[in-house]
Amino acid sequence: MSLNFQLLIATEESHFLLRLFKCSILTLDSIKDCIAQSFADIFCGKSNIDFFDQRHDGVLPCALQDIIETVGDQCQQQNKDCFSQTKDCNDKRDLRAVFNVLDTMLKDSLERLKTMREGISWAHIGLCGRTFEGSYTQHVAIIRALCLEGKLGASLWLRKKMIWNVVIPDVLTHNYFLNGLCKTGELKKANWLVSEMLYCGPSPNCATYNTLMKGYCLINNVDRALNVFSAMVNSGVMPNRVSCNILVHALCKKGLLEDARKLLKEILDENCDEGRSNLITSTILMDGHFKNGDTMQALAFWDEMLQRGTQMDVISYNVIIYGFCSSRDVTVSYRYLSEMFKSGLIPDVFTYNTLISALCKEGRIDGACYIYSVMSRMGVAPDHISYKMLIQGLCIQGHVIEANEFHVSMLENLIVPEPLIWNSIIDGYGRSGDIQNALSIRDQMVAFGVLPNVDTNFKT
DNA sequence: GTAGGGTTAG
Repeated sequence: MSLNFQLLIATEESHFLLRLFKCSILTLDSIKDCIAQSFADIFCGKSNIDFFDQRHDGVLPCALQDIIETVGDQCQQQNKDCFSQTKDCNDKRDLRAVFNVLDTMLKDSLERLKTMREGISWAHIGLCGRTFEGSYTQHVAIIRALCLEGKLGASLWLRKKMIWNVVIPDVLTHNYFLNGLCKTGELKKANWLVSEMLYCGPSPNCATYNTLMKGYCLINNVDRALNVFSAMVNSGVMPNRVSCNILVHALCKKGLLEDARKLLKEILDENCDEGRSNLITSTILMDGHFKNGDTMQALAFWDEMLQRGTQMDVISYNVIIYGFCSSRDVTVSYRYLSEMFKSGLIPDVFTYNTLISALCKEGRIDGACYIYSVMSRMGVAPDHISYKMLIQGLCIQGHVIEANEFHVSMLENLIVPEPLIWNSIIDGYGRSGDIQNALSIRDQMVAFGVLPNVDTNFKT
C-alpha cells in the first residue's frame, strides 16, 4: 500500500505545511508510529527553537530559547500527556480507530500550535518589526520570572526591547536583573546596569546598591563593595541596616573584626536610628568572633543581646552551638540546645548537622547516630551533609555495614550521593575484605549515573 | 509575601 500524506494546518494568521509522509508505508502500525513520531518531533521536540536559532544566526538563541521554554512549558506538558495516552490504542486492524487517534492528536496539536504561536510572537516582540505587544505588567512579570530562574540573557533582551519602545522597567525590576547578575558572578554587567540606571533611570535605590555590594562580597572583593557603599552615600541614598550587615559580614569573613566594628559604629552613629538592638548584626559579629577563636568576645555579644532582652532565633542559637562545637566543647553546645527547646525554638538541619559534625570529629560516632535519631524523631529530614558526615565517620571507624544502611536510606530519600560517599563505602567493604559487596556498590554507583573517579578503588 | 542581611561539610 502506498500513501501520500500532506497535512495543511491553518492558524489565524499563517499556514504551516507539514509533510508527514512521502514514502511507502506497509502497515497501519507503521502509520501510527510514523505519525506519532512526526508530531512528537514537531510539537514536543526542539524543532521550533532550532528554527529561530538558524534564522537569526545565533544572535539571540539562548534568550529566545529561555523565553520559549518559560512560556511553553505548560502546553508542552499537556502535549506529552496526550501522547502517553495514545500508547494504549491497540486496535491494530481498525482503520477508524487509527484515524480517531489522528483526529485527537491533530485537535490537540492545533491547540498547542495556537498557544505556541502566541508564546513565540510574544517572545518575538520587535524582532519582526512588529509593534510592541503585551502590557507593561506582563513584560515585567516575565522578566522577573526569567531573572529568578537565572535566564538573564533572555530577561536583559526583553529589557532592551522595552526600552526601544520607550517603556522603562521600574527600579524593582532592575533590582531583579541586578540580583541575577550578581548571583551568577557577572559583576561587570551588574556594574554596567547600575551605570545605565544612573544615566537613564530608574534611579538606583538602597536595595540596588545593597545588591551590588553583596555581589562584590560574593566574589570576595570587599574593596569594591566599600566603593559602592561610598557611591551610595555620595549619591544621597541612605544606607540601611541591610547595607551594614552586608559589609560587616564581609569584613568578619576576612577576619577584620575591628574594621567591622568601626564601620558599624560610623554607620549607626550617622544613619541608623534603630540603635544597636539588631539580632542579625550581633549574630554576624558573634559568629565572626567565634571563627576568629575569640570565644570571650563572642559570648560578650550573646550576653549583651540577653541584657537588651533580644528575642533570639534559631540562627543565633545555631551560631553559639557551632561556636562551642568548634572549640571542642559539645557539652556546652548541648546546654544551648536544651535552652533552645525551652524557649520554644525548633532546631533545624543546621543545628543537628553542627552537632553531628562535632561528634564525628571527636570520634564519638554513637553520639552522632543518636543525634541523627533525635532529628528523625523531631521530623527534621537529614540532608546530604548529615549523611556524608555519618557515612564517613562510620567508615573511618570500620563500621561499613552501618554506613551502608545510611547510604541505602539516602537513596530511599532520593538523595544521590556524591562520588566521595560511594568511594567511602567501596573502600570500607574493601578494607573489611568483602570484595563482593565492594564490587556490587561500584556497579550500583555506575547504575546511578555517578562516574567513578581516581579514588574509586579499594584496598584489601 | 515583587529586590537586598546572619548558621552546618569540604
